Amino acid sequence: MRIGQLAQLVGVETQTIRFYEQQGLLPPPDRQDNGYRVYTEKHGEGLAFIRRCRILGLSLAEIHELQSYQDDPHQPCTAVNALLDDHISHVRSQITALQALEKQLVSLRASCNDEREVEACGVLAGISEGNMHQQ
Amino acid sequence: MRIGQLAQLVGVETQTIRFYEQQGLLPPPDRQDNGYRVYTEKHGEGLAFIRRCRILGLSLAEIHELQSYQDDPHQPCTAVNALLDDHISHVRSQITALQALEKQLVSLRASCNDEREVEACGVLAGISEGNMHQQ
DNA sequence: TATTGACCTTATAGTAGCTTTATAGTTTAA
DNA sequence: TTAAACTATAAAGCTACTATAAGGTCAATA
Repeated sequence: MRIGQLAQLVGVETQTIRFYEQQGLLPPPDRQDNGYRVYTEKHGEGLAFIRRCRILGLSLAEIHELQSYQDDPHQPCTAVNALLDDHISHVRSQITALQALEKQLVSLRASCNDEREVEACGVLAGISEGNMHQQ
Repeated sequence: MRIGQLAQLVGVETQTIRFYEQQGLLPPPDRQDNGYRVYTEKHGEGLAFIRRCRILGLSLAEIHELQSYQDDPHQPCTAVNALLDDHISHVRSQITALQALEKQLVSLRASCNDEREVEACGVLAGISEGNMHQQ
């Protein structure tokens, strides 16, 4: 299987696959005589794992960490769970921050209708005067 | 006022001020004979505006756009409000996505306790098997 | 006077996670 | 045979800074 087929199979760009290889997330595959990369099913699974982690918002460093656990399957999985717990609390604090931000933006938006000149725009005035009740 | 004083006044790093100048967000200030930048109160206001926009999550490009409206104060402020509306809906969709993600992560986490080996870890198995009910 | 320290200058690189571009060699179908 | 589609590498671009390097300026101190 060549890189384009693998890319299509998993739904990523070929460059992304090379990028993961370069970052040490995918093992370097064998090469044909012409230098083309040849992938096995294992690579497909590895790549799919990476993509699912990315969809879950894990960083490449965190994925790397998970892979190192996979390479040593007889240790307790406490660390895996801890990584996920950390990530969950990270996501939660992002949500909280964004909700506070949304409130701020909505109240700023409420300070203007569309029927003014820029000079008198409530939104611009609000930002300029710093009427920004912090979180 | 020199760059260090301005930086302290507004609460940013000196490099950030030079960066904004380079990006065209702050007008280039006059220079002393020795080449040091000299800032006025106007610059302080401009920088504070930028920072407040950043705190609201606006991109430098969006800030640039707002500045162009400020430079032409007699047009209607519809575009300003539209920019903010776009930003609000962007923030909202981020929140929605993160909430869906949180759900997914929590259910994944629930599939394992800490008392297993990595080999049997429910979290890793969940990711590997792709039991990821998409949004 | 010499030097120390705090400040300023520019230019360059690093961060995350790719994407884009440039340049070039290879394979395959018409 | 020639063009399309694929592959390769290397390097730059994206965002919004932050950090580092190497050096010039200035005031106070020993």
